[in-house]
Amino acid sequence: MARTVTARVDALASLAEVFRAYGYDGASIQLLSEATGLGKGSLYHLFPGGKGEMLASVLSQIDAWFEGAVFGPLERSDDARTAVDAMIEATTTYFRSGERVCLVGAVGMGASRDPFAKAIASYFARWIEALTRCLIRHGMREAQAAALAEDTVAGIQGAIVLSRALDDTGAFLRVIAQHRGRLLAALDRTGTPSPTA
Amino acid sequence: MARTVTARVDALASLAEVFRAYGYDGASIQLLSEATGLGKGSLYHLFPGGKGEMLASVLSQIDAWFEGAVFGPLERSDDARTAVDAMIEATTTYFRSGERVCLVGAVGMGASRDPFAKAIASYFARWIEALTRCLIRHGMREAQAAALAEDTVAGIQGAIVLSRALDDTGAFLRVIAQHRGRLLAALDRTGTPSPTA
DNA sequence: GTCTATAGAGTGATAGAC
DNA sequence: GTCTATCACTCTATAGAC
Repeated sequence: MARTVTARVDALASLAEVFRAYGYDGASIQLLSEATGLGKGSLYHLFPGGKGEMLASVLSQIDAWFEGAVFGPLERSDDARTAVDAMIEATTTYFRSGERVCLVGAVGMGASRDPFAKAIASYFARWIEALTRCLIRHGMREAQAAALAEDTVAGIQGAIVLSRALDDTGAFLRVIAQHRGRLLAALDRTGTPSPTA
Repeated sequence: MARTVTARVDALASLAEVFRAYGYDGASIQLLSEATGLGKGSLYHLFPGGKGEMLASVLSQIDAWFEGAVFGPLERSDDARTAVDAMIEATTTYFRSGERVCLVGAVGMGASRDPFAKAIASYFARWIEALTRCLIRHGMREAQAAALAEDTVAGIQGAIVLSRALDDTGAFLRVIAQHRGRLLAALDRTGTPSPTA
Protein backbone atom coordinates (compact mmCIF):
# COMPACT_ATOMS: atom_id res chain seq x y z
CA MET A 1 0.00 0.00 0.00
CA ALA A 2 2.65 2.46 1.06
CA ARG A 3 4.75 1.32 -1.86
CA THR A 4 1.86 1.97 -4.20
CA VAL A 5 1.32 5.46 -2.84
CA THR A 6 5.02 6.27 -3.04
CA ALA A 7 5.32 4.84 -6.54
CA ARG A 8 2.33 6.88 -7.63
CA VAL A 9 3.80 10.08 -6.24
CA ASP A 10 7.18 9.30 -7.76
CA ALA A 11 5.56 8.74 -11.14
CA LEU A 12 3.53 11.95 -11.08
CA ALA A 13 6.45 14.28 -11.78
CA SER A 14 7.46 12.34 -14.89
CA LEU A 15 3.86 12.04 -16.04
CA ALA A 16 3.40 15.79 -15.63
CA GLU A 17 6.46 16.47 -17.76
CA VAL A 18 5.12 14.34 -20.59
CA PHE A 19 1.61 15.82 -20.43
CA ARG A 20 3.12 19.27 -20.48
CA ALA A 21 5.31 18.53 -23.46
CA TYR A 22 2.87 16.53 -25.56
CA GLY A 23 -0.60 17.46 -24.32
CA TYR A 24 -3.18 14.95 -23.23
CA ASP A 25 -3.86 13.46 -26.65
CA GLY A 26 -0.24 13.51 -27.69
CA ALA A 27 1.00 11.82 -24.53
CA SER A 28 0.96 8.15 -25.47
CA ILE A 29 1.07 5.36 -22.92
CA GLN A 30 4.38 4.36 -24.41
CA LEU A 31 5.83 7.83 -23.77
CA LEU A 32 4.41 7.86 -20.27
CA SER A 33 5.83 4.42 -19.67
CA GLU A 34 9.29 5.41 -20.87
CA ALA A 35 9.28 8.65 -18.87
CA THR A 36 8.33 6.96 -15.62
CA GLY A 37 10.45 3.90 -16.21
CA LEU A 38 7.37 1.82 -15.46
CA GLY A 39 6.03 -0.87 -17.74
CA LYS A 40 2.61 -0.42 -19.21
CA GLY A 41 1.26 -3.00 -16.80
CA SER A 42 2.64 -1.18 -13.78
CA LEU A 43 1.17 2.09 -14.99
CA TYR A 44 -2.29 0.56 -15.26
CA HIS A 45 -1.80 -1.02 -11.86
CA LEU A 46 -1.04 2.36 -10.31
CA PHE A 47 -3.68 4.19 -12.34
CA PRO A 48 -6.52 1.77 -13.04
CA GLY A 49 -8.44 4.58 -14.72
CA GLY A 50 -5.81 4.77 -17.44
CA LYS A 51 -4.52 7.96 -18.99
CA GLY A 52 -7.43 9.97 -17.65
CA GLU A 53 -6.62 9.07 -14.08
CA MET A 54 -2.97 9.87 -14.68
CA LEU A 55 -3.78 13.38 -15.83
CA ALA A 56 -6.35 13.86 -13.08
CA SER A 57 -3.72 12.90 -10.50
CA VAL A 58 -1.19 15.25 -12.04
CA LEU A 59 -3.70 18.12 -12.04
CA SER A 60 -4.53 17.41 -8.44
CA GLN A 61 -0.85 17.45 -7.50
CA ILE A 62 -0.37 20.76 -9.29
CA ASP A 63 -3.36 22.18 -7.46
CA ALA A 64 -1.89 21.04 -4.15
CA TRP A 65 1.45 22.64 -4.98
CA PHE A 66 -0.18 25.96 -5.79
CA GLU A 67 -2.30 25.75 -2.67
CA GLY A 68 0.83 25.43 -0.58
CA ALA A 69 3.11 27.79 -2.47
CA VAL A 70 0.76 30.45 -3.82
CA PHE A 71 -2.88 30.40 -2.73
CA GLY A 72 -2.29 29.72 0.95
CA PRO A 73 0.47 32.31 1.41
CA LEU A 74 -1.66 34.92 -0.38
CA GLU A 75 -4.48 34.39 2.07
CA ARG A 76 -2.35 34.14 5.18
CA SER A 77 -0.01 37.06 4.52
CA ASP A 78 -0.28 40.16 6.62
CA ASP A 79 1.42 42.37 4.05
CA ALA A 80 -0.20 42.46 0.62
CA ARG A 81 2.83 43.97 -1.11
CA THR A 82 5.12 41.19 0.07
CA ALA A 83 2.48 38.62 -0.74
CA VAL A 84 2.04 39.93 -4.29
CA ASP A 85 5.77 39.91 -4.82
CA ALA A 86 6.00 36.37 -3.49
CA MET A 87 3.24 35.28 -5.87
CA ILE A 88 4.98 36.91 -8.82
CA GLU A 89 8.24 35.26 -7.93
CA ALA A 90 6.72 31.84 -7.32
CA THR A 91 4.81 31.83 -10.61
CA THR A 92 7.73 33.19 -12.60
CA THR A 93 9.91 30.40 -11.26
CA TYR A 94 7.23 27.75 -11.65
CA PHE A 95 6.42 28.66 -15.24
CA ARG A 96 10.11 29.22 -16.02
CA SER A 97 9.38 32.71 -17.32
CA GLY A 98 6.83 31.34 -19.73
CA GLU A 99 8.89 28.47 -21.13
CA ARG A 100 6.82 26.09 -19.10
CA VAL A 101 3.20 25.81 -20.12
CA CYS A 102 0.43 25.98 -17.52
CA LEU A 103 -0.87 22.44 -17.77
CA VAL A 104 -4.18 23.37 -16.17
CA GLY A 105 -4.77 26.17 -18.65
CA ALA A 106 -3.58 24.06 -21.57
CA VAL A 107 -5.91 21.19 -20.78
CA GLY A 108 -8.73 23.70 -20.44
CA MET A 109 -8.08 24.89 -23.98
CA GLY A 110 -7.93 21.37 -25.38
CA ALA A 111 -10.49 18.97 -26.73
CA SER A 112 -10.40 16.48 -23.87
CA ARG A 113 -11.07 18.99 -21.13
CA ASP A 114 -14.53 17.76 -20.15
CA PRO A 115 -13.52 15.10 -17.62
CA PHE A 116 -11.22 17.63 -15.96
CA ALA A 117 -13.42 20.70 -16.23
CA LYS A 118 -14.23 20.86 -12.53
CA ALA A 119 -10.60 20.61 -11.44
CA ILE A 120 -9.57 23.23 -13.99
CA ALA A 121 -12.29 25.68 -12.99
CA SER A 122 -11.59 25.30 -9.28
CA TYR A 123 -7.86 25.88 -9.75
CA PHE A 124 -8.44 29.23 -11.40
CA ALA A 125 -11.35 30.19 -9.15
CA ARG A 126 -9.19 29.43 -6.14
CA TRP A 127 -6.29 31.49 -7.46
CA ILE A 128 -8.52 34.49 -8.13
CA GLU A 129 -10.21 34.08 -4.77
CA ALA A 130 -6.94 33.92 -2.84
CA LEU A 131 -5.56 37.02 -4.55
CA THR A 132 -8.83 38.88 -4.12
CA ARG A 133 -8.88 38.15 -0.40
CA CYS A 134 -5.30 39.27 -0.05
CA LEU A 135 -6.14 42.60 -1.67
CA ILE A 136 -9.33 43.05 0.34
CA ARG A 137 -7.52 42.36 3.59
CA HIS A 138 -5.17 45.15 2.67
CA GLY A 139 -8.17 47.45 2.55
CA MET A 140 -9.08 47.39 -1.11
CA ARG A 141 -12.73 47.59 -2.06
CA GLU A 142 -14.10 44.16 -2.94
CA ALA A 143 -15.16 45.03 -6.49
CA GLN A 144 -11.79 46.48 -7.36
CA ALA A 145 -9.95 43.61 -5.73
CA ALA A 146 -11.94 41.00 -7.61
CA ALA A 147 -11.46 42.77 -10.93
CA LEU A 148 -7.75 43.22 -10.37
CA ALA A 149 -7.28 39.62 -9.28
CA GLU A 150 -9.13 38.23 -12.29
CA ASP A 151 -7.17 40.52 -14.57
CA THR A 152 -3.87 39.44 -13.04
CA VAL A 153 -4.53 35.72 -13.27
CA ALA A 154 -5.65 36.14 -16.87
CA GLY A 155 -2.55 38.22 -17.56
CA ILE A 156 -0.25 35.51 -16.25
CA GLN A 157 -1.91 32.94 -18.50
CA GLY A 158 -1.73 35.29 -21.45
CA ALA A 159 1.92 35.96 -20.71
CA ILE A 160 2.60 32.24 -20.99
CA VAL A 161 0.70 31.96 -24.29
CA LEU A 162 2.50 34.97 -25.69
CA SER A 163 6.00 34.04 -24.62
CA ARG A 164 5.55 30.52 -25.97
CA ALA A 165 4.18 31.87 -29.24
CA LEU A 166 6.99 34.39 -29.64
CA ASP A 167 9.51 31.99 -28.11
CA ASP A 168 10.61 34.89 -25.93
CA THR A 169 10.69 34.73 -22.16
CA GLY A 170 11.16 38.49 -22.20
CA ALA A 171 7.51 38.85 -23.18
CA PHE A 172 6.48 36.90 -20.09
CA LEU A 173 8.69 38.95 -17.81
CA ARG A 174 7.53 42.28 -19.24
CA VAL A 175 3.83 41.43 -19.03
CA ILE A 176 4.20 40.10 -15.50
CA ALA A 177 6.09 43.23 -14.48
CA GLN A 178 3.18 45.35 -15.72
CA HIS A 179 0.72 43.39 -13.65
CA ARG A 180 2.94 43.58 -10.61
CA GLY A 181 3.24 47.32 -11.05
CA ARG A 182 -0.51 47.73 -11.32
CA LEU A 183 -1.16 45.63 -8.23
CA LEU A 184 1.37 47.55 -6.16
CA ALA A 185 0.13 50.90 -7.45
CA ALA A 186 -3.44 50.00 -6.57
CA LEU A 187 -2.32 48.90 -3.12
CA ASP A 188 -0.50 52.18 -2.65
CA ARG A 189 -3.70 54.04 -3.43
CA THR A 190 -5.56 51.88 -0.89
CA GLY A 191 -6.14 51.70 2.85
CA THR A 192 -2.82 51.16 4.63
CA PRO A 193 -0.44 53.69 3.13
CA SER A 194 3.04 52.20 2.80
CA PRO A 195 5.56 54.36 4.77
CA THR A 196 3.40 57.35 5.68
CA ALA A 197 0.66 56.89 8.27
CA MET B 1 -7.67 25.05 -61.24
CA ALA B 2 -10.13 27.72 -60.21
CA ARG B 3 -12.32 24.96 -58.87
CA THR B 4 -9.45 23.71 -56.75
CA VAL B 5 -8.85 27.11 -55.23
CA THR B 6 -12.54 27.54 -54.46
CA ALA B 7 -12.84 24.06 -53.00
CA ARG B 8 -9.81 24.72 -50.80
CA VAL B 9 -11.23 27.96 -49.49
CA ASP B 10 -14.62 26.36 -48.91
CA ALA B 11 -13.00 23.56 -46.95
CA LEU B 12 -10.92 25.85 -44.74
CA ALA B 13 -13.81 27.02 -42.57
CA SER B 14 -14.84 23.46 -41.73
CA LEU B 15 -11.24 22.42 -41.17
CA ALA B 16 -10.74 25.35 -38.81
CA GLU B 17 -13.77 24.36 -36.79
CA VAL B 18 -12.45 20.85 -36.29
CA PHE B 19 -8.92 21.99 -35.40
CA ARG B 20 -10.38 24.43 -32.92
CA ALA B 21 -12.60 21.80 -31.32
CA TYR B 22 -10.16 18.88 -31.25
CA GLY B 23 -6.70 20.40 -31.53
CA TYR B 24 -4.14 19.36 -34.10
CA ASP B 25 -3.48 15.90 -32.75
CA GLY B 26 -7.11 15.23 -31.94
CA ALA B 27 -8.35 16.26 -35.36
CA SER B 28 -8.38 12.97 -37.27
CA ILE B 29 -8.53 12.80 -41.05
CA GLN B 30 -11.85 11.06 -40.66
CA LEU B 31 -13.26 13.97 -38.66
CA LEU B 32 -11.83 16.47 -41.12
CA SER B 33 -13.32 14.46 -43.96
CA GLU B 34 -16.76 14.35 -42.37
CA ALA B 35 -16.70 18.04 -41.49
CA THR B 36 -15.77 19.16 -44.99
CA GLY B 37 -17.95 16.62 -46.72
CA LEU B 38 -14.91 15.65 -48.76
CA GLY B 39 -13.57 12.14 -49.04
CA LYS B 40 -10.06 11.43 -47.85
CA GLY B 41 -8.91 11.29 -51.43
CA SER B 42 -10.25 14.75 -52.13
CA LEU B 43 -8.70 16.16 -48.98
CA TYR B 44 -5.30 14.80 -49.91
CA HIS B 45 -5.79 16.07 -53.41
CA LEU B 46 -6.52 19.59 -52.15
CA PHE B 47 -3.84 19.42 -49.45
CA PRO B 48 -1.03 17.16 -50.69
CA GLY B 49 0.92 17.95 -47.55
CA GLY B 50 -1.72 16.23 -45.45
CA LYS B 51 -2.94 17.41 -42.08
CA GLY B 52 0.01 19.73 -41.64
CA GLU B 53 -0.81 21.61 -44.80
CA MET B 54 -4.43 21.78 -43.76
CA LEU B 55 -3.58 23.46 -40.47
CA ALA B 56 -1.01 25.70 -42.11
CA SER B 57 -3.64 26.88 -44.58
CA VAL B 58 -6.14 27.48 -41.80
CA LEU B 59 -3.60 29.49 -39.79
CA SER B 60 -2.76 31.50 -42.86
CA GLN B 61 -6.43 32.24 -43.47
CA ILE B 62 -6.88 33.35 -39.85
CA ASP B 63 -3.86 35.59 -40.19
CA ALA B 64 -5.32 37.12 -43.34
CA TRP B 65 -8.63 37.74 -41.60
CA PHE B 66 -6.94 39.51 -38.70
CA GLU B 67 -4.81 41.52 -41.07
CA GLY B 68 -7.94 42.80 -42.78
CA ALA B 69 -10.20 43.18 -39.75
CA VAL B 70 -7.81 44.09 -36.94
CA PHE B 71 -4.16 44.78 -37.78
CA GLY B 72 -4.76 46.90 -40.87
CA PRO B 73 -7.48 49.10 -39.36
CA LEU B 74 -5.31 49.67 -36.28
CA GLU B 75 -2.47 50.97 -38.41
CA ARG B 76 -4.60 53.01 -40.77
CA SER B 77 -6.91 54.65 -38.25
CA ASP B 78 -6.57 58.33 -37.56
CA ASP B 79 -8.25 58.13 -34.16
CA ALA B 80 -6.66 55.78 -31.67
CA ARG B 81 -9.67 55.67 -29.36
CA THR B 82 -11.99 54.57 -32.13
CA ALA B 83 -9.39 52.10 -33.38
CA VAL B 84 -8.95 50.55 -29.94
CA ASP B 85 -12.69 50.20 -29.55
CA ALA B 86 -12.96 48.62 -32.97
CA MET B 87 -10.23 46.13 -32.08
CA ILE B 88 -11.95 45.25 -28.82
CA GLU B 89 -15.25 44.73 -30.58
CA ALA B 90 -13.77 42.72 -33.45
CA THR B 91 -11.89 40.40 -31.12
CA THR B 92 -14.81 39.98 -28.71
CA THR B 93 -17.01 38.97 -31.62
CA TYR B 94 -14.37 36.77 -33.22
CA PHE B 95 -13.57 34.88 -30.03
CA ARG B 96 -17.24 34.80 -29.06
CA SER B 97 -16.50 36.36 -25.69
CA GLY B 98 -13.98 33.66 -24.96
CA GLU B 99 -16.07 30.66 -25.95
CA ARG B 100 -14.02 30.34 -29.09
CA VAL B 101 -10.40 29.39 -28.57
CA CYS B 102 -7.62 31.29 -30.33
CA LEU B 103 -6.38 28.57 -32.65
CA VAL B 104 -3.04 30.31 -33.15
CA GLY B 105 -2.42 30.53 -29.44
CA ALA B 106 -3.65 27.01 -28.83
CA VAL B 107 -1.35 25.49 -31.45
CA GLY B 108 1.49 27.47 -29.93
CA MET B 109 0.86 25.84 -26.58
CA GLY B 110 0.63 22.37 -28.06
CA ALA B 111 3.15 19.68 -28.79
CA SER B 112 3.08 19.90 -32.58
CA ARG B 113 3.77 23.59 -32.77
CA ASP B 114 7.21 23.38 -34.36
CA PRO B 115 6.15 23.28 -38.03
CA PHE B 116 3.90 26.28 -37.40
CA ALA B 117 6.15 28.25 -35.06
CA LYS B 118 6.98 30.94 -37.59
CA ALA B 119 3.36 31.58 -38.50
CA ILE B 120 2.35 31.69 -34.84
CA ALA B 121 5.11 34.09 -33.85
CA SER B 122 4.43 36.41 -36.75
CA TYR B 123 0.71 36.56 -35.98
CA PHE B 124 1.33 37.78 -32.46
CA ALA B 125 4.26 39.99 -33.40
CA ARG B 126 2.12 41.61 -36.08
CA TRP B 127 -0.76 42.20 -33.66
CA ILE B 128 1.50 43.82 -31.09
CA GLU B 129 3.21 45.87 -33.79
CA ALA B 130 -0.07 47.15 -35.24
CA LEU B 131 -1.40 48.17 -31.84
CA THR B 132 1.91 49.75 -30.86
CA ARG B 133 1.97 51.86 -34.02
CA CYS B 134 -1.61 52.95 -33.46
CA LEU B 135 -0.73 54.17 -29.99
CA ILE B 136 2.48 55.85 -31.12
CA ARG B 137 0.66 57.66 -33.90
CA HIS B 138 -1.64 59.05 -31.25
CA GLY B 139 1.39 60.55 -29.56
CA MET B 140 2.29 57.93 -27.02
CA ARG B 141 5.94 57.35 -26.22
CA GLU B 142 7.27 54.29 -28.01
CA ALA B 143 8.30 52.40 -24.89
CA GLN B 144 4.94 52.85 -23.22
CA ALA B 145 3.07 52.01 -26.40
CA ALA B 146 5.02 48.79 -26.90
CA ALA B 147 4.54 47.70 -23.29
CA LEU B 148 0.84 48.48 -23.35
CA ALA B 149 0.32 46.69 -26.66
CA GLU B 150 2.15 43.57 -25.51
CA ASP B 151 0.20 43.61 -22.27
CA THR B 152 -3.11 43.96 -24.09
CA VAL B 153 -2.50 41.14 -26.55
CA ALA B 154 -1.39 38.91 -23.69
CA GLY B 155 -4.45 39.95 -21.72
CA ILE B 156 -6.80 38.96 -24.54
CA GLN B 157 -5.18 35.54 -24.74
CA GLY B 158 -5.36 35.16 -21.00
CA ALA B 159 -8.99 36.20 -21.03
CA ILE B 160 -9.72 33.37 -23.43
CA VAL B 161 -7.86 30.84 -21.30
CA LEU B 162 -9.62 32.01 -18.17
CA SER B 163 -13.14 32.15 -19.57
CA ARG B 164 -12.73 28.70 -21.08
CA ALA B 165 -11.37 27.33 -17.82
CA LEU B 166 -14.15 28.89 -15.74
CA ASP B 167 -16.69 28.29 -18.50
CA ASP B 168 -17.75 31.89 -18.03
CA THR B 169 -17.80 34.44 -20.83
CA GLY B 170 -18.21 37.09 -18.14
CA ALA B 171 -14.57 36.60 -17.21
CA PHE B 172 -13.54 37.37 -20.79
CA LEU B 173 -15.70 40.45 -20.95
CA ARG B 174 -14.51 41.80 -17.61
CA VAL B 175 -10.81 41.29 -18.37
CA ILE B 176 -11.19 42.83 -21.82
CA ALA B 177 -13.03 45.80 -20.33
CA GLN B 178 -10.11 46.39 -17.98
CA HIS B 179 -7.65 46.42 -20.84
CA ARG B 180 -9.86 48.73 -22.86
CA GLY B 181 -10.10 51.07 -19.91
CA ARG B 182 -6.35 51.14 -19.46
CA LEU B 183 -5.71 51.80 -23.14
CA LEU B 184 -8.19 54.65 -23.26
CA ALA B 185 -6.93 56.11 -19.98
CA ALA B 186 -3.36 56.02 -21.27
CA LEU B 187 -4.47 57.68 -24.49
CA ASP B 188 -6.24 60.38 -22.52
CA ARG B 189 -3.01 61.11 -20.68
CA THR B 190 -1.16 61.31 -23.99
CA GLY B 191 -0.53 63.79 -26.79
CA THR B 192 -3.82 64.76 -28.40
CA PRO B 193 -6.15 65.59 -25.53
CA SER B 194 -9.71 64.42 -26.26
CA PRO B 195 -12.10 67.43 -26.13
CA THR B 196 -9.82 70.12 -24.70
CA ALA B 197 -7.06 71.49 -26.89
C1' DG C 1 -9.67 10.70 -75.33
C1' DT C 2 -7.78 13.54 -71.69
C1' DC C 3 -7.66 15.35 -67.38
C1' DT C 4 -9.01 16.78 -62.90
C1' DA C 5 -11.63 15.99 -58.68
C1' DT C 6 -13.42 12.45 -56.30
C1' DA C 7 -14.21 8.46 -53.37
C1' DG C 8 -13.10 4.91 -50.34
C1' DA C 9 -10.88 0.31 -49.66
C1' DG C 10 -6.47 -0.89 -48.18
C1' DT C 11 -1.55 -0.03 -46.09
C1' DG C 12 1.44 -0.51 -42.03
C1' DA C 13 2.07 1.57 -37.70
C1' DT C 14 0.61 2.61 -33.28
C1' DA C 15 -2.81 3.82 -30.02
C1' DG C 16 -5.05 2.64 -25.28
C1' DA C 17 -6.61 -1.05 -22.51
C1' DC C 18 -5.81 -5.07 -20.07
C1' DG D 1 2.93 -9.00 -24.37
C1' DT D 2 -1.77 -9.22 -26.59
C1' DC D 3 -5.66 -7.35 -28.36
C1' DT D 4 -8.72 -4.47 -31.20
C1' DA D 5 -9.53 0.08 -32.89
C1' DT D 6 -7.95 3.79 -35.15
C1' DC D 7 -4.36 6.58 -36.94
C1' DA D 8 -2.21 9.13 -41.21
C1' DC D 9 -1.65 8.25 -45.53
C1' DT D 10 -1.54 5.67 -50.41
C1' DC D 11 -3.55 3.94 -54.32
C1' DT D 12 -6.63 2.53 -57.63
C1' DA D 13 -10.84 3.22 -59.96
C1' DT D 14 -14.21 6.26 -61.74
C1' DA D 15 -17.33 10.29 -62.84
C1' DG D 16 -17.85 14.14 -65.50
C1' DA D 17 -16.02 18.62 -67.98
C1' DC D 18 -14.07 19.86 -72.25
